[in-house]
Amino acid sequence: MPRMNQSRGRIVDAAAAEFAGKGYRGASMEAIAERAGVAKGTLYYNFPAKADLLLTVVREGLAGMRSVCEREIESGKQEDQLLISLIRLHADLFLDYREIAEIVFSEVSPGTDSSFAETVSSIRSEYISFISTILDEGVRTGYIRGIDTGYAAEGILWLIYAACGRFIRTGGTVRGELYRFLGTLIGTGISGGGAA
Amino acid sequence: MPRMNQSRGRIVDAAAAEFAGKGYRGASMEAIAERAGVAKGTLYYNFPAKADLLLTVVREGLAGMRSVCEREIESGKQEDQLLISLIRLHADLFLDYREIAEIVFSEVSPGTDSSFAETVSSIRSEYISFISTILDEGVRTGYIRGIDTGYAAEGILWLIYAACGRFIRTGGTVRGELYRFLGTLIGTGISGGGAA
DNA sequence: ATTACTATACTGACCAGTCAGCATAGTAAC
DNA sequence: GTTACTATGCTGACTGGTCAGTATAGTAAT
Repeated sequence: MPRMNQSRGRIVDAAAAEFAGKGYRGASMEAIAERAGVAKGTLYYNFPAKADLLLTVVREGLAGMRSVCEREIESGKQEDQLLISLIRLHADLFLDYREIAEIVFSEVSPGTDSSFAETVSSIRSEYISFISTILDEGVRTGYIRGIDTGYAAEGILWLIYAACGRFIRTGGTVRGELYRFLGTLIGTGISGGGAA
Repeated sequence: MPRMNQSRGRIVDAAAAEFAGKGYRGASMEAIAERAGVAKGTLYYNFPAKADLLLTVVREGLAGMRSVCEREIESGKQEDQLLISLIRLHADLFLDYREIAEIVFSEVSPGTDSSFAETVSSIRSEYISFISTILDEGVRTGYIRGIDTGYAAEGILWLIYAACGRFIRTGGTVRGELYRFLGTLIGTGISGGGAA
């Protein structure tokens, strides 16, 4: 096979950066091509349309986060550390995959009425369900209690997203402080010593 | 005496709806005009540009929320109810002013690079500061402790925004359940019985 | 000779913002 | 009470620019 499809990866990365920075509508295919160091036609050679490019960015981005998450969880944290390690992990993920987080959580809100916005929402929902399943495990072992895990998963992810945004904006450097904040705000509320 | 400008109010309402539904870029001036039952030119008679229209929507929307909030806080809740009443109040505000919440929290993310996005962000920051000042009061009286109130204010607002979104999406009707969820998740984490 | 591209030029739709002018109402001179 | 004028609120066709997507002819690696 000739020149192994080298552009695709660079296009997806460039698209992620542009979408995160300017939003879906604000990002132009021309700018994405330029950032990827590729001709505009190449975008259409690899992806049928702009919307598909966004979908790919979201899909692959969240899939990456999920696989990191699954590996981490499987590698056997103690039950009573489940929530706190989930929080830490996602703080790291949202800092490291900032662009994806920005697109998934802020750019396409559930209300936005475009055909693909629904698709993005459903991909996000799938990820939230994945997290809530992990929380369910905590409920099963009795560590977490008194809370709807679907709501909790969604709320916690948004909270971490917001805190990471502020962390970056204010030029924060010590992640430990971010972890501690999130742990204090969430941790004791739904687990261990929480009072009704 | 001039005939009182009847269009302005309708335009602002229509703009809020369109911006919330389709995002700033997705909303067209034509659609806003149509929704307001007004000619496109009338928009430009009342507002110099699209960006000013958004700014007005955000400014007036948050000012409305803030005045409700100030009145409520002043009307003298007990200190140990400060946090929980703040949470309930904002759940109500975000449900009742859903469109404003959507625009302020989701549409214009801090990353978006337009001159006015900065302005929107600063208006939002002002509101967050306002809330963190209220939290400071709780810290002063010792009810709240162990947390950065700036981070907490921002995080809590995002969390409530997200929970309200899910509440609406899933067709929730009993607000009490929403309050309880938020109270459980946040309340005991940063106040009263919270352990380190 | 097929596959993965580049470069460039083009189209068609959409949209922010403009502008000349219409309509109504108030004012005031005669 | 009619005429002339002014101010305000509003209209909608039009313009200029942007941008997704298309077309096509060519290049180069395999």
